[in-house]
Amino acid sequence: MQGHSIGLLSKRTGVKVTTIRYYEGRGLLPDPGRTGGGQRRYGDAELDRLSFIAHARQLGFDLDAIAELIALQETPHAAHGDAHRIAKDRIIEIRDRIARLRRLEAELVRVVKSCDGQSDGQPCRVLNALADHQACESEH
Amino acid sequence: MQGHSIGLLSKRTGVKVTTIRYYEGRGLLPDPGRTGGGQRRYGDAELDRLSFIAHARQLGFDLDAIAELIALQETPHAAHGDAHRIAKDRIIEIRDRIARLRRLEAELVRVVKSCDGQSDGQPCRVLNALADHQACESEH
DNA sequence: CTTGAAGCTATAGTGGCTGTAGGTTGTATC
DNA sequence: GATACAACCTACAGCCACTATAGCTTCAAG
Repeated sequence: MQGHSIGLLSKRTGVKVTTIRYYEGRGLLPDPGRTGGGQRRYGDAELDRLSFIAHARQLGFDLDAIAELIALQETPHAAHGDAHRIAKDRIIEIRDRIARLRRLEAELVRVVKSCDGQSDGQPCRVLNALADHQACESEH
Repeated sequence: MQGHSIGLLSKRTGVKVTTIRYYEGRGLLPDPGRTGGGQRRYGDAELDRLSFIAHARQLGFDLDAIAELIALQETPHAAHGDAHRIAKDRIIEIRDRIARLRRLEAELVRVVKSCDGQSDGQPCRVLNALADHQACESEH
């Protein structure tokens, strides 16, 4: 039978076979056609959509956001504002995460330094520093 | 009966009651004493340990790493190297995450800009850009 | 002694998959 | 046409770190 098997889709997109079936269950991919024996066969449209999903996932969109983006693709009129909002929300989220991670990094570097050069007999200050939030210089 | 109730521990540490019980199930907290009626009663040692766990979680350590750090606290000899390794691993992980997030941010900013100022009649380039990984400037 | 907040256990759900078990189908080769 | 075997199928359990719910019991203050 013509059409791409699920394994071929997987190879083309880098998305695992089980994950493709999971996306179908989540409604991100339509029910594909089946062979007489019940195996899935896909066309190029499904391949494109799966590529879209895979790429959006790599950019960190969650499946709900991706579902929304797909819906926008289906109704191209006036999709600009919504698509931008979703993408901009994601940018804000990413910037937030970066800021928080930077604070954590600074704190941990400080913690590790606090103990460097200590002799083996004493209790480790890394452990003390972790026990004592008061000692932190920035909140996290 | 003397000792702190689970609710008091929760208030002191900011860790939810259900989460405290979950930590107990995971072996991060010992089985506490119980009242005649079966309610948990904690001493100061447990409060300290829970504070340690809470702080380490805020710093992004996973529960396995925390279990390891707790074990190091119990055997203070030669704990330096191990504690430092765990903390340094975490720093590396954080730096990695920051680097990846920065690439994502740059990519998304580019995607959003690619469509700014487009008229409403055309299909949105944000959606196109998401569909087409080839168009990306950095890998992610 | 009554009231009601706080405690208890057990179980299911979250997100985004991954892994397993146990069976069936498609295709290439003989 | 037979056979072998990779690839496919469904259904369900597990991952992490919790969170939520239901339905019950206990503690402590008034």
